[in-house]
Amino acid sequence: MREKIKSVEEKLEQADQVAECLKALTHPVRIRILQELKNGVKCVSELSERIGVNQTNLSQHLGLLRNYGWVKKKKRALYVYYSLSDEGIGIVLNKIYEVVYRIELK
Amino acid sequence: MREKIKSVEEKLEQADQVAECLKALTHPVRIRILQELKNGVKCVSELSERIGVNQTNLSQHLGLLRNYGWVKKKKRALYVYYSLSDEGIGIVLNKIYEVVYRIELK
DNA sequence: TTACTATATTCGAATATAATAATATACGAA
DNA sequence: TTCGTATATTATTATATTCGAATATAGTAA
Repeated sequence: MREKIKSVEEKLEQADQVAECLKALTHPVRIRILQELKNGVKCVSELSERIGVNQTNLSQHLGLLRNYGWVKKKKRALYVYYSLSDEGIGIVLNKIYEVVYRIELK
Repeated sequence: MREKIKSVEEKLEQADQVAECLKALTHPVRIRILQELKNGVKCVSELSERIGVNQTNLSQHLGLLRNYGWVKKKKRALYVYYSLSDEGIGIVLNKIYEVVYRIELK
């Protein structure tokens, strides 16, 4: 099957979607959230303690990650449990660290 | 060899470095630049035409990518040629697209 | 030297993002 | 019902990012 040939504008538009989605990653707290969730489901208060940020701020970051599709939540009684929305996310994160550390050393 | 156990603060700090570095990716023009460079070295005017942004703006984005270590440049006569600074960048980008498209569909 | 071309830098206005405080909601227990 | 706890939302203010216009620099050619 042949790939559709994209115009300059279409390519930029598509890049915009990717860039938007990546914005979710560019904050230390959100990186930490994903790292923690890589190791399994966690509720908000658990994350708050492990990451060291207050609940209000954490909730905002969680909301953003959810809007962009990186995490999903499940409410059970008083607690809200968050987890990665896709298996592949952990793998991408690892790849990203690998490259980022390498280019930071250069 | 045992990994050093990091404190909450140290983890956040390290996450901050990653987040900073990833900021370079969160702009459609910069995504496009990296896509183009994945296919080989290009000079500024070539990139400008392919991506569809003016020279001033492109130069700014290239400078940012270079500061963060994603690309390197080599001047030859009037032209400045840019290329990816690390082999792994193309691979990470592909992985990122894979996941981003999948989570956008959810 | 002057003229021309390719690229980079600087500055300001517009816009986006972040942190905190205050408030709201949702649920369980009593 | 009321109280207490977990989480979310909103408003405000501070800070960062973006773009384009103007200007600067660096190289080539005449």
